[in-house]
Amino acid sequence: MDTITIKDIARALNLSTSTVSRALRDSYEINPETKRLVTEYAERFNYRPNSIALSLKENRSRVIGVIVPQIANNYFSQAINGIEAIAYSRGYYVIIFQSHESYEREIATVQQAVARKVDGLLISLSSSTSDVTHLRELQDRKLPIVLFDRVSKDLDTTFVTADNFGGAFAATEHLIQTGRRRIAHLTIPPYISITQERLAGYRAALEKYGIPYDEKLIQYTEFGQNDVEPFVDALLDQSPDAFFTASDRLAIGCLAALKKRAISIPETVSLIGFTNTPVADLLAPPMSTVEQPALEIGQMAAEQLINQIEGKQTGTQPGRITIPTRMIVRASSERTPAPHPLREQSSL
Amino acid sequence: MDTITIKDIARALNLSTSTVSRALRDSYEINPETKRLVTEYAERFNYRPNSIALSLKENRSRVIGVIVPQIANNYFSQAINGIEAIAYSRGYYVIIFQSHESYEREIATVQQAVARKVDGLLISLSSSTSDVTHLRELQDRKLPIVLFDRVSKDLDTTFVTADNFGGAFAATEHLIQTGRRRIAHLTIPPYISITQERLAGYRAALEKYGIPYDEKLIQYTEFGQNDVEPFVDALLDQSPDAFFTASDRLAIGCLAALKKRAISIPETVSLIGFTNTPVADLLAPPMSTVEQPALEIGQMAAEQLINQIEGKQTGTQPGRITIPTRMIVRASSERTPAPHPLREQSSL
DNA sequence: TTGTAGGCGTTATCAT
DNA sequence: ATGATAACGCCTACAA
Repeated sequence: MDTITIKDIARALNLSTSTVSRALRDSYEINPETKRLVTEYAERFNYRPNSIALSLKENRSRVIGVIVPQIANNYFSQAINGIEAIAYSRGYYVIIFQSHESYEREIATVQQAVARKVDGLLISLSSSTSDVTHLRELQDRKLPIVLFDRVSKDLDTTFVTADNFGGAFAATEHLIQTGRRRIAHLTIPPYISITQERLAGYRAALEKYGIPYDEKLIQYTEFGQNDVEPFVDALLDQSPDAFFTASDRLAIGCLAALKKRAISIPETVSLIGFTNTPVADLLAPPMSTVEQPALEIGQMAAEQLINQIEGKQTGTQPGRITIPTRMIVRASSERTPAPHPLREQSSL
Repeated sequence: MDTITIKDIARALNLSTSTVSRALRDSYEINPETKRLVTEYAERFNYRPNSIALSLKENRSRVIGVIVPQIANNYFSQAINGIEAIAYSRGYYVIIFQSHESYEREIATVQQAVARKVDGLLISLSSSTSDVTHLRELQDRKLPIVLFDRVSKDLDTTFVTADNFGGAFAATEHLIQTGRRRIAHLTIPPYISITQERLAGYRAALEKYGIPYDEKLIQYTEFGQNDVEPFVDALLDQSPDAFFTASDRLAIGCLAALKKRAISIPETVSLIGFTNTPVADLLAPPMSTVEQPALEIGQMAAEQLINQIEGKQTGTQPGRITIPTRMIVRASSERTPAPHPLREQSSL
């Protein structure tokens, strides 16, 4: 692509490159007339500083790398949206990488990001990542890293996550309060952080109401695999009276499976998912949801990372930042009044 | 971030930088022993060439810029997915920019992309862009540009779009063949290319079956504005017997509005949208859809752009590439047999 | 087989 | 007030 450089301007105006540079950078002591000449010429020929040369000189790229399991996903695309908003407002660009839920690809991708000279890394771990030494090494080499959503406690950085525990607790409690007691939980792979947090929230709610935890009511599915029917079948064998699913995809898959089996959803099942889709209103019955604050998570993560890059210590880091979730109740078929929670009972 | 350079290796091994460079690049005539030494050292200290320095030298960044109206959008995130797949496989990275449906931001964003030294640009125009001189200028300066989805005939490049005409035609024809005659069309802003193509497909189908075109059955909505209810109301005044909507968002909004008004959708309205969501099965009644080949459009666009960047003339360019759409019929309530198409009648 | 020098675009430092 | 020079990391003629 045809571009004009400082050199071109210098040649055209019979000046040295340093003078031109000074004129453009609005530096001290420069002849106003010279400056006018230079800026006018630059304007006219649409001069733009070569950011690559600048990066080389300043040893930084003003680019932050974002690594997500996949882009074409409601949650992550919203998070990226939040990341971009903050990044752009602070003068950074965003390069996006996908790990495709693969540990190997995550490693390769992180390498590429580093080779690309990103100033920092924003990562949501792939579902098959348990070992994070590839990230710890980079940290040791002083690369700023912030994790979001799918985090690992083995890494000593800032984490930004949704309040998965609280969200799952609220969802489960809502189901209990509308009279369900055998709440099936259809969830994602057990070895990622959010799964465990959500399970803990689910169990805590059961415990609060004195409902025994039955692990046969839990089914773990893989990502990428769209066929949730067998898992739903396995859960149906346990005669549940509600479903609590851990994602949009699972919620939709679950509803589809129930519909296919002509199980009268409105009467027997309340379904709550972590979701962002506005279609929840249109399903029959409407699906209550726990909304993931994807945008805010992205914004917060970006802000933390850029602070770290620019050496602004926020005081409390490295630490964990939790963004609240919001529950939207859409199910209308209440059954019995809520049983009195056992724990509160005994503490009163 | 701590990094090792060729210089460091040269110093450590008492060699010149050029020798090290040659050794690493597997260049001709080099002492095998020296080479071994260098590669081993590089391996051990995890040497990675500085891509910024390379970009400066080679005067190209191996980055392609993608400008979309918004990322957090099913369609565009899938398209980006396709773009990335191709780009990465051919050694390019992707920087994503959002125009937020604003002409001004699109211009600013294009400038940033250029300043960032992208090797080429992949653009889906903002809905408020009618003038494309900002792009034509760049083209004149030899920047490879490929448009996808939202294109403009005022620009002399490769376009990649879905078969909007064909998709709209198929949708409308399907509605006609299931007995509808007053088909409302709820669509997006009139001044973007895809709107016109879809409208043309709609009209062509009406014409084929001798149904008069009634412009009161057409309503244009803005992007970003989630409230489609007034538009649905305006259409309902025309007592339509079907809806053909131009996007997911409109389809969902339309269904929601109908539901709110307790209009018995299953009996009176078939709704067909351009969509990608798998929830269509779960709506009542299930919504037939014309699927947008977002992934393929992204892939094709990226391929075209990279060919252009690398100077591989594909022979036929600049031209228009159309990716077929696929219709999925989910509506089950057939009414009357299809009326015999007038045009075919007269031509037989 | 290896080293030297120059250049990609920019800016900071040190002359003049 | 302006110019010359060096440096960021890498590669490649050209020289040795």
